[in-house]
Amino acid sequence: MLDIRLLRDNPDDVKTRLRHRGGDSWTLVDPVLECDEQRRSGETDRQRLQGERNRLSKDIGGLRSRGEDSSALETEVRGIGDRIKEIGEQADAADIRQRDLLMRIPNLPHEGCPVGADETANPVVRVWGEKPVFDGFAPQDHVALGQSLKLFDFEAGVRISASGFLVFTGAGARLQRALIQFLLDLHTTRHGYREVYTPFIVNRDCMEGTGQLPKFEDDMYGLEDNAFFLAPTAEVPVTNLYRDALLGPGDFPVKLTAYTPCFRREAGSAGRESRGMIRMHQFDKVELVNIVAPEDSFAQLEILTAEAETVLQLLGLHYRTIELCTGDIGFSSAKTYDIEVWAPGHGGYLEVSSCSCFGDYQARRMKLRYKDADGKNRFCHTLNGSGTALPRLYVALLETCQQADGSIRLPEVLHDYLKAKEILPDGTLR
RNA sequence: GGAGAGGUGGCAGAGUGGUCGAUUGCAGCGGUCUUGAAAACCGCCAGGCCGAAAGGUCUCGUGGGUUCGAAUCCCACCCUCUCCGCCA
Repeated sequence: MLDIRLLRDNPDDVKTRLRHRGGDSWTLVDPVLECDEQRRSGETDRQRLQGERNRLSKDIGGLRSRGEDSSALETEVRGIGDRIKEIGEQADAADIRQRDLLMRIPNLPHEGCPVGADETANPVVRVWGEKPVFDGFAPQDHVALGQSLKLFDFEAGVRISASGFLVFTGAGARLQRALIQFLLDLHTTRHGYREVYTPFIVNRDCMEGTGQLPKFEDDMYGLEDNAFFLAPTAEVPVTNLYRDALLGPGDFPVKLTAYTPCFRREAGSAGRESRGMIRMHQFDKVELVNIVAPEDSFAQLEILTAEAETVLQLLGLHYRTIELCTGDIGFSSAKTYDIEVWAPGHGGYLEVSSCSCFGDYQARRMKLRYKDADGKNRFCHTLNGSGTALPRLYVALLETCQQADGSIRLPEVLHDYLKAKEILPDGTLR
């Protein structure tokens, strides 16, 4: 949520920056300011009347204690009470409408964010490694590899659930588990994260706090008449651990990591890059969440991104890091880097991590504050990044590590986790 | 699911219709003392909104209600704890 004072003081600047995102969110600025105007004038009137009522009520108390008649005053105060109610209802209605509109306005892109209309304008900021060369054979894609090695089963996923769900089997399931373990170990032991394990079902307050609601309700799996939702990302439960919190300056940086499944309807994604496990309704992810002081947040984004990149480096997977332009950045984000891993069989880069700094946008929505050195309460800044998403990491790993005979030579960092160095052509581990 | 108890400031914990936005303790901040620290003592210390400020106003789990006036009384809901039931 944006600071209403920002809109009051620089409405044109806010509109310009919202326009850079594309869409029509900038058209909400004027209606918000209208509500703000109504709210404040109603509030002023209400407060004046409340003051009057408070004074007269005290007088009544005085009269009564002296045994004098107070009925005339009581009638007057009753009338004031009625007007307070009437004016108050109008002010409250404006307040609710203002908040509702404000919750639908996305964050302002950071000043340094490249201006552009869509993903074609995203600059590449880093490239690590090179596309692997396959000697004497054409690399298979993960669907073919998974089938021949019996690592996962899409039809079983459909039978149990529906399209968009899959079952990992045998060595495939063990590889999945090994990757999760590897990722959590990396972030906890090497990057200083505290691991948390959260519920996968979250309430509306959480979804509003991190910015999935009210705008993206159709993309979420709702339960109990949409009072609860399956978490679309660990960002929601993990960041909301600190909803309504008041931190001290010594609490920073808060660094949390969590493994969770993620549930997304992917409404409107039909036909988009979705072969195999590239876009699922349920997928696993290890998430990184940071809570920091405002002055540190954008520097922290660089660190967070580097931590996510470490995953791919240790696995020996070629990737590139891009910065999202204003037209491609997420709703709550001020600045985002995407990490895209190379998938040789697929023949393209796949987004495995999105690392974002939200400024105080989420903190304001969820009342996440800290007491600064002067004892003043200020909103924290929040960040998160995938560290990383599992399915596409899995795809890139299989496709990069495949051998001419159809086996998979596992990266060294996984050997201990799997008690094996390769997946043989028959799907067994050795 | 049933019965009971309870939800008050960063934390703990008073307060049952009228200077209570709230006693007190701890933590925190400032100061005295000290070479320094500790201890002791003194002072400050909830948040939101309106306002240039002075100040005003709202908030005691949430939402309604009663009343001239509600942290305090009534109703509903949410949550926590204890006991019972059920259960991985």
